[in-house]
Amino acid sequence: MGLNPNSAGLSCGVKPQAYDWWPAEQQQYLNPTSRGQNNTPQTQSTAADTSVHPLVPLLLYSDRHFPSSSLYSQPISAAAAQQVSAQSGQHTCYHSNSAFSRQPVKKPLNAFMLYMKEMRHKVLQEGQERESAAINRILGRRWHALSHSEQSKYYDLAQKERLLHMQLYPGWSARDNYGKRKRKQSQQISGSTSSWTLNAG
DNA sequence: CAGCCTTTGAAGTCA
DNA sequence: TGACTTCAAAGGCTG
Repeated sequence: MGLNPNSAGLSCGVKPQAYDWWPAEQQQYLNPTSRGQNNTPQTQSTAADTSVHPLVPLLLYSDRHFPSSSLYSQPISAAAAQQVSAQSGQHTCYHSNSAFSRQPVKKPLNAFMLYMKEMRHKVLQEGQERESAAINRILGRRWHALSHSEQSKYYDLAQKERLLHMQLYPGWSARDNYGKRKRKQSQQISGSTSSWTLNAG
């Protein structure tokens, strides 16, 4: 499945024709098996086309694209993804989910965020740290220790994330959420001494 | 219970 | 255009 238009994840309200706008050079990102390192154009579908990139479930079942309470946000394994695929017809995607549509659209995750999301539980299992701040420090060091090829997996996935986000939320801009936190802060201290208040734009 | 901490990367803002 | 700022995730901790 992956980002194949016929896959379970994007078949949810997204027609295959919707990918026609995608630039030819970006089409590779629709195919989980042909990543950035491989510049060989795939003009014919192969058996490998149907394989699942191990990281794709992180993207497709992100709780930013589907409600946190939704089945779509739960599975992280390819096996679970297949289970969702089988049941996808019974679930409405975010387009028709009025409850979810009221939730603010968040920024797509960057490569490091995707890496953290995948590796956090491993650090937790190791029992070194429990606090997120400490775990993030560890993952930051591990991120730098990764090889370029390892990191490229996450950069590629992050690009898919951005492309999918663009299609799911056309016209959305990070500007929509920009400064919200600081504005909320400044609202709480409005009228009081705010010389330290950061300019939110 | 809202916000901080802590990381990297993407994207927004401003001079 | 470069420098700076904010937000994305996560969850224990703090005031």
